[in-house]
Order: sequence, then C-alpha cells, then structure tokens
Amino acid sequence: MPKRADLSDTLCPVGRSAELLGDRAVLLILRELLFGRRRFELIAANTGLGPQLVSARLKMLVAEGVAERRAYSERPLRHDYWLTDKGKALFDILYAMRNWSERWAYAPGETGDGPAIRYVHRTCGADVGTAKICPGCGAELGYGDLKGEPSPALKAEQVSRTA
Amino acid sequence: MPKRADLSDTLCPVGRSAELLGDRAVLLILRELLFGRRRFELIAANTGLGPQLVSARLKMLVAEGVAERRAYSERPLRHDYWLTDKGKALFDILYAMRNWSERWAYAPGETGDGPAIRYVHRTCGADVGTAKICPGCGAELGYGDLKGEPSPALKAEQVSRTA
DNA sequence: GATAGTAACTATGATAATCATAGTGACAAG
DNA sequence: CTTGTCACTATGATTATCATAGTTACTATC
Repeated sequence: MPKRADLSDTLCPVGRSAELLGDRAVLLILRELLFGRRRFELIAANTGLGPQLVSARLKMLVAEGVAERRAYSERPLRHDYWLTDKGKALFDILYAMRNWSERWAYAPGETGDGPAIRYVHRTCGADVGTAKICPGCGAELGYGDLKGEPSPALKAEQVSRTA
Repeated sequence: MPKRADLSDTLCPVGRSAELLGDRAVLLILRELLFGRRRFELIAANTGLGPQLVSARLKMLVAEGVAERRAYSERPLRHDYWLTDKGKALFDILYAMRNWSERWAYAPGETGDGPAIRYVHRTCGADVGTAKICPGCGAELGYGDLKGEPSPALKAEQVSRTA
C-alpha cells in the first residue's frame, strides 16, 4: 500500500483518535498496558504480534506521549512501558469496546454463563456489569477503578498464549 | 503484508472488537454512519477514502451485522447504508474517542475557544461537555440522545471535503 | 435522440505495511 | 564457557492500500 493517508491534521475529534486507534496492533498493545502488562516479551506473547510490530508501535506510542519507556533494571539493562496520563485516559474507550463486545460479539453461551470479564468496582465492591457509572455507588468509572476477573475460559486462553 | 491474523475467535472482548475497530477506514465510515451520512459517495468524500476501500468495508460491516444496505430509490436503483442496533451501539465507543480527543488531541487554541464539536442533550438541552452522563438531567447518553454542533473551523473542513 | 450528468460501484498497477522466521547484544547463572 | 533471558533488529514473501480511470444504469438537458 502507499503511505497511509494522514489524518492527524483533521479537526474532527473522531478522526484524530482514529489515526491512533484505527490499528489492531495499537489496540491490543493498549489493552496489555491498561491491564498492567508492561514488559515487551509479555506484550508480544499476549497479543500474538511479532516483535517488530510491537517495537514499532511502542515507539509510536512513546512519541505520541501515550506511553513512556522506563528502565526497570540496570544490570542487565532492561526496559518496560508505562502509560502516561494521556494513555490512561484511553481506558474509557477500551472499556466501551469491552462493553460493546460483551453485549454483541459473542454467540449465546460462548463465554459460559457470565461475561468474558467480570468487573468489580474497587471502592464499593459492586459488580458493574457493563454500566458506565457504578450501579452500587453511582461513581464514574475510570482507569484504575475496576478490578477485572476473566472467565475461566478466557484465563485458560491467556495462559496458553504465554506458555 | 500477509493476511492479517484473525482475532475473531479470541475470548477477550477487547480483542473481539479490535478485530472490527482496529482499522482506520472502519472507524471513519462508522463516524459517517453515526452522523447520519448514509450515501456511498458522501461517505467516500467525507472520509477521503477511495471507493474501493469504502466498498470493501461497507460489505464487511453488512456481513458483520453492523450495517445494512437499503434501496432508497427504485428508478434509478440506488442504495445507501443504515446502522443496525448492533451498529448503533458502537456510538458509546466513538463518543469515548471524541471525548478523549477533545481533552488530549489538540494543541491549545487549535479548536477556537470551545470543543471541536459541542454536544447538547436533546431531551433537556444541557451542554454535556465530555461527560458520560448528562450533567443537566443525569441520564445516560447513547445513540441519538445528542445533537452535535461542529465548530466553525470543523464545519469549514467538512464543506471543503464535499466541494 | 445524442450528449452530458449522477450515483454506486469495479479494475489496474505501484507502493509500503505486515507476517514469519531467524539473528543480535548485553548480561547472568550454572 | 555454554546455556538462558530479554529487548529488540534484519530479511524476504505476501497483500492491503492508494491513486486513477473505467463501468453500469439510469435521468435530465439540448
């Protein structure tokens, strides 16, 4: 393909974020980072993406100010990736994606009898289901407010990817 | 590139929707459909995508049950594209993208003095800003609840695309 | 009634992004 | 001094994307 058209100068807010998020690799890497999986090899394994793609996208995310690269060990020198505030704010989008999928993306019974990931509000303990505000306490739900519990089937899939 | 890896069988809800949404063309076309722009040529013009890409993606969206193709004229035979309920539910995701961009994706003053798109709650008239629930009446905000008003600069951009 | 639109597409060739696989550099452990 | 770990980089085959032009089936105008 020719160089993909650049949308970063459009004034449309959906277009702007589409430039960043309209890319499978980016979405998967952000999922990993939002789940607190920060190491290169773990991200590559969990997403199934090749190291070259992971490398290229992480560099881009750092350049965009969405993630930052930190040394977590000096000897041997090792780096991992953390979300910035700008990156953490993407939680709302990925959470909306999760909510849509739980409702529309599975065949009946495909996830067992519950959702693929059960989310609980950390501060009040309520199961939030797919709500935008906590049904227990009415608080808005943002980055870090939820504790996710993958279904047994999903957990098994995750284990098989890293094995 | 080789055939892109298929994620549609992953049990992760973010992975599932990433298969659909991790594509610039899809996001832009969904934006058009959510804004009520249903005709092929208009979608192509507003997104800047070539007709072949628009055609391929619309076919996919129809196959996925996100959109449907309807005849709006018999003589001459002409078709356009409408969102299904499954498609309308994607509003939450695009709205979250818009909210993120309004906060993080513009240089200071780039959009004038307000947001790139001002959204007003249809039923109560309140300016919702970038809230998830209406600050005026407390209602949840979904597809069709909001009336968007693009800033003068964005409106000019849209006009220039269709000219 | 021949020419010029209009709208929704399809066809073609050049280019570049992606994948799979293998390899590198710097260090630690046995 | 060989093996292992981790964060990458290198290479070649494949294919999606872009730009541009063309097609089909009508309607409207001259």
